[in-house]
Amino acid sequence: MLGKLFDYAQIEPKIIEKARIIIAQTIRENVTNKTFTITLPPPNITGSLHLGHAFTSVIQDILLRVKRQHGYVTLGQPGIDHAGIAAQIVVANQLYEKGISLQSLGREDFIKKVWSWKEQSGDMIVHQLVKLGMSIDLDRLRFTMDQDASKAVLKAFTMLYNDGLIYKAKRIVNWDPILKTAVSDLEVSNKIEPGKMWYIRYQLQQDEFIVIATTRPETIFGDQALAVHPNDERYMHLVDKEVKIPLTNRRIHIIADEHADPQKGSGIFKVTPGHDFFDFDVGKRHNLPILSIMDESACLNNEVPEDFRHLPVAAAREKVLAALAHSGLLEKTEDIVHSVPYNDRSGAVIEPMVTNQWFLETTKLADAAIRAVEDGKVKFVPDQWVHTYFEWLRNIQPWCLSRQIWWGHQIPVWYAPNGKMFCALTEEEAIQQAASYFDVAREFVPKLTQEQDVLDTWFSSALWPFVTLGWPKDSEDLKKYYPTDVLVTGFDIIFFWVSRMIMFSLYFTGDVPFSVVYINPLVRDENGQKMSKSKGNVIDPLYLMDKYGTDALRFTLTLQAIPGRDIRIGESLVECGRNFITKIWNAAKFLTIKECAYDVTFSMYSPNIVNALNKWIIRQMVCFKKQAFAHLENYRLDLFAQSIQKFLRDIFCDVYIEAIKTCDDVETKNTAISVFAEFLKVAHSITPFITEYLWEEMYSDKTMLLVEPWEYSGSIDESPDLTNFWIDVAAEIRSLYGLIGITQKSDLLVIGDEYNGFIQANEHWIKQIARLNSLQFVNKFSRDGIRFIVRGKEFCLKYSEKISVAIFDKKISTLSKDIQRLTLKIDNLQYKNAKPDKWNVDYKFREQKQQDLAKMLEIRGVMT
RNA sequence: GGUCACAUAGCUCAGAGGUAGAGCACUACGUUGACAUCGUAGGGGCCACAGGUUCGAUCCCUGUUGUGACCACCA
Repeated sequence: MLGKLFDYAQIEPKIIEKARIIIAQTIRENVTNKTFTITLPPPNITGSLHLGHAFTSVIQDILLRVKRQHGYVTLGQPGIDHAGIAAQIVVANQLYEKGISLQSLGREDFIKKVWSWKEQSGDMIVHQLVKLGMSIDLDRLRFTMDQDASKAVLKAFTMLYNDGLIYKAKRIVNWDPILKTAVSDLEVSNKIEPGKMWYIRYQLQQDEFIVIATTRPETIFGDQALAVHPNDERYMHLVDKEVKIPLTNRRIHIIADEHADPQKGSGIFKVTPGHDFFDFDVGKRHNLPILSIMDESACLNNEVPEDFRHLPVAAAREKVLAALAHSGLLEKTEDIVHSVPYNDRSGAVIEPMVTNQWFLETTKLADAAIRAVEDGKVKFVPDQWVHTYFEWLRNIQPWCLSRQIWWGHQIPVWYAPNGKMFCALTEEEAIQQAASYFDVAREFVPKLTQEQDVLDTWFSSALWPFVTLGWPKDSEDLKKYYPTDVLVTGFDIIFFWVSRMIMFSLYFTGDVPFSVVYINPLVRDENGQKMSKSKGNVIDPLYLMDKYGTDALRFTLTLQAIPGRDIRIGESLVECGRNFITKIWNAAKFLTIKECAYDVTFSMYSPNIVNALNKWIIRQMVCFKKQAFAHLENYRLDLFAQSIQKFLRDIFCDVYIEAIKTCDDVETKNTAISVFAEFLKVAHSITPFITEYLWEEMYSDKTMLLVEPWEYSGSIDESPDLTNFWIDVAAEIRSLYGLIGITQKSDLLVIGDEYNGFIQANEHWIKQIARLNSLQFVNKFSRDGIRFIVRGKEFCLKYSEKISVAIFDKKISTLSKDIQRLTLKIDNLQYKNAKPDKWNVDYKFREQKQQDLAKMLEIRGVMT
């Protein structure tokens, strides 16, 4: 006997335990060669999972479960990410709160701290994944810095290096002065802020000045030229002349460069190659020296006049402006709105700085990645995202791989004292290389020092789909599961991750990493705000699971998996999901109360089913399964969930259960419980706990839904039948009850026809859903009662009181409108010629409506 | 500046070249052999605007307006 409500808190852990072994088995045992693989995006070890993670996870789990149910060897490859900078910040902040500085701790001890944090955060993440009902084998959990992954990363680096795609260069990069590391373009986000444009006078001759507009007056000390457009007639005479940099005695030349835009500012710009990306390029074109005027914390260095040394950018700016104003060199100040580059993770304002960094040459890799998608080897769902993907890859820049932090994969390059670099998998290998390079015995090789920089965390992520399967070894897993099938992720990491995985997979394995990229929508809060800790609108999935049950959360999320749009999730939505879980529970309770016992020998597809209602629900069920499967194939998980909800509520509960309350025959009981079994199989992938529990309670404690297939590939007879007709008649009767306000059961009068037999055989359930006392055959309706029409057939409800004509007026007016609309279509000759089939349907439809209308008018006439 | 979305019921959003849909909210009724975490019935829409294609457009195309996201630029 089932309790009042589904006790998820009690049952979920039991189901998890029961499923664990089977899940692992379906992966480990070679039952079939059909495989389905998803590499789960490894969450960062920066804390616990948020609702967005839960959302992605659930979508993946549904795809996995459905495939597993249908006999695939199903691998959801779990992992967690060391999250380079992000994790370093988290742990550094923890230490800072305890009053410990990184410097005092030292690199080695700091890394130990991060490892112990990794254990803590990793455990939390794993716990959450388990609680979410992820059908994955956690024994396969990988970490981007575990031994094998680390080896693979080094291998990948050396391969790219030996191929000449990785190089070290002094370039201008985005520098984070708080973390004191380079970051990639992608990690910089621009914020629109109010700011100022200052117009500064550069002295040309005694009384002649050139006015330059800038938002960065403190960088004038790094200026190496002023530039005008070569065709700008106003300034052609200035080219090659010299000006003096304000506040200094340094003189720079005026050059001509295409980059100058005569429309902008004064048409002349200052060239500061050390502190501006464009100026860096201009400087290169004109062989200008690069002058760095800042240190790694973005304080001015000894290259600037003494008064301004060691000041951070903001303070330096104030002081420079004051000095300029004082010497009359500040022409004017304008308020403007401009964008300022920030690093979201540290909150630092990014400084373009020239530093020594490792770069990956990406052009060729990108070309291959573009082609793979163009050729359809990788599909995006929804496919609009290919634009985003192409756009980025077609304008790709070299990837700055190096980070000046401690936590991460240390770059496998060793330096000899003379600066010669040896890229190798191990130090020993580097020494060997050095020995042969210097042509000395191993013991005479000068001391080598390893590169201190670590790799961008996305470097290891980009290798993830094949590293988790054993690469660089030619492993069995790689043969079996690679390329993987689907990647599920958010659009925000198409650049960071998706495109780089495709580039690296093509380079290292010669194949695409996956064939489908399912881009799931971004989860926002109820008001459409992005969830963030600072806004305080983050919903913890654990909280929701504890309060409403995991199935409720899973169902709610799936229902929202609408492609191509952000979704809003609030607690009230989860409440609705929970209500649906309760609905499943109550339907099951009804069947057990009715003592429907599962009979494995009963076949729903047997021609021996006699009861029309049973035939009807079986047909509905088959239809539902077909539809559900089609939605899955189109990656429309929202519609998949919707079809599950609709079938159970609108068809199984509202019609079938209501109708069979008066039927106690064996066939009906068998049908009811068998149809419900099919429902549970379909619903299982979204709501694994309640379905698995009900399966165990009502059907079998030996088998699990986890591996019960349900796809129906036979054909269905969709022709309308009398069951449907009578369900509609019942609905019409209920509607009349509602409109008139009848609360008692009444009697229905029917004029006998060739279908009397059907009515007699099905009277019990018709009476039930139409809330009738009796069904009586008559030859003619009397003047009393409520007469009504359903699809041409007239009925009469016994009713002695007078009813309002308004009820009929409304029906008459909608009928008339329908007829009008249909007539317009039918009279259209081109329509008749173009679509004769449809035209015929419309014609018959109108005929029906016209008959209904005529009868309705007649009834209305009788009534008044 | 470029790219991609989006504009449908009070709200959040589905939808298909030919009957406008759901959930929530709202109104009325209701403990009929599961279910008040419920049921039954009901009200509510020039499907942003303007053109075009079509026999027919809310749906396809173009433009306009508005909203959002991303990329780039920012002397």
